[in-house]
Amino acid sequence: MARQPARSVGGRRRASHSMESVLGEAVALLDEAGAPALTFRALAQRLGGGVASIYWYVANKDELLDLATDHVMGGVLADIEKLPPGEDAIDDRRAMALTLFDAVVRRPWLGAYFMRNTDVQSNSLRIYEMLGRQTLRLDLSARQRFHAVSAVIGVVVGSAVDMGQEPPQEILDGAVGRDEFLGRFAQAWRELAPDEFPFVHEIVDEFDGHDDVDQFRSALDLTLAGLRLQAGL
Amino acid sequence: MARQPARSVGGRRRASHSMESVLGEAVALLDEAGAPALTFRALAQRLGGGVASIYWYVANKDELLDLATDHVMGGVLADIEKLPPGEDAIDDRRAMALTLFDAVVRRPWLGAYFMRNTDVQSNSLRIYEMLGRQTLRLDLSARQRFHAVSAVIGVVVGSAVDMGQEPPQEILDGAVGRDEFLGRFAQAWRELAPDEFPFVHEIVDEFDGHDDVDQFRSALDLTLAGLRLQAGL
DNA sequence: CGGTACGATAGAACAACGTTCGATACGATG
DNA sequence: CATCGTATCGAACGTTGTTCTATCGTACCG
Repeated sequence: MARQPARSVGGRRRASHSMESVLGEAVALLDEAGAPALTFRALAQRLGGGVASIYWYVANKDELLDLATDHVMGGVLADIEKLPPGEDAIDDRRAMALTLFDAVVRRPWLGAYFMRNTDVQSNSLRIYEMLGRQTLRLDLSARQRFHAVSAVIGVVVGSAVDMGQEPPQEILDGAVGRDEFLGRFAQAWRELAPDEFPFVHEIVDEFDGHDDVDQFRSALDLTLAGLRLQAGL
Repeated sequence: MARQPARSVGGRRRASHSMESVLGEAVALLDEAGAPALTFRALAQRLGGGVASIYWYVANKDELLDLATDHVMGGVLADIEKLPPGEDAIDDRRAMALTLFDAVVRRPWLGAYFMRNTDVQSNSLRIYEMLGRQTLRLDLSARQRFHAVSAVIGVVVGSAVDMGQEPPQEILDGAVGRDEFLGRFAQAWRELAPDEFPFVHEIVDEFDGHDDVDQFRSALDLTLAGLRLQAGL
């Protein structure tokens, strides 16, 4: 696997890829300009080859996305495994979830594809296992354990999807910063009728300029507090 | 608005639409065959008109999705407003979230578009307001209130996305039931090495044939239990 | 050494999609 | 009756995922 034949010297070069390079360039494209930037033609150009060649490595675009996702999840899994085990199972889960979320925040496109197909995404399944293994240290039923992990994944994915939606593109160009983008929304909210939207007015200042990681950590801690209660700790 | 001009009798009929009918047929298309089934051409055919006519009502496909989402969210909002107010603010939030989730489970495509653009999705904003208003009855800081609502929305969206991913299509055709689909995954999990995946083996029986709503309710209750703790109840 | 099988690459074509353009019909207004 | 804004539509454009078919290069085998 991953054999690298010598390129022919004369005439038109024939590109020679490898699973590693295909996935690597795919991830690079996704990182640089988001999901819509990953097209077979753009990817082929980066690889210096033809469009159809990519189909030798992946069956279709869905599989490409799944494999690219799993590719970066390999790194995340390594980070999670590096985490020092502590005394408290729930604190360990918290650290894992934060590591996972950190990766998703850095790569907003991950949110949509993560955990979609554990058949192909074997690293995602391993992360699922790592998250769940901590619950074995708690006094819970199997069903409660199952739900506990689903809940944490739900919080990660939910927050990620909420935050990962592309600002119409202007923020990616750098033409307008994230703060300004948030401020615009906040301003629109401030102009709503106060008697019709008392809650929106209550929290608009918190929304304006808020930190995504703070928001996620709060949601996660609520879930973990509930779990701690359930485990009788 | 929504004027209905008479159709010409002779020659080729000219279709006459309305915002209501466009959104209605769009939702019907989404319900029947999922997000990929909603194309401008399919929609035009259902409306008995031309493709370009739709662009008189919506600027582009994103706006069509947003408006279609908000269209059904109108119904959800009505359901939520019909909910009888109880004594406990958190119980009321729970009922609202369940109503919301119920709608998303019935329409899996909702998960991906819900709450994407509160500019266009005014009903979604109103649901956000309704969910948040309950927190005003609790002893919390503005930031805590903000995070409390984000957390609940995160749980809803996270669970919805997790459950909303299309089974390769065979389940939509009805060729293979949901139980069998789950069972296939469960079987693959059972064949994993038990020492490498102890947690997966622990919960595979729970996963097999599990109920989505149960799973969501558990996640929601964990979050709400945490919130109750935070509010000092 | 020549032939053959197979791993790997690639150009061209296809169907489907979102979107735009220009023309055209229709009712109301003057 | 002319005019204007509303509403409609067929045809075309560019881009996308995907398939077809032909080819190259290397390893193997008689």
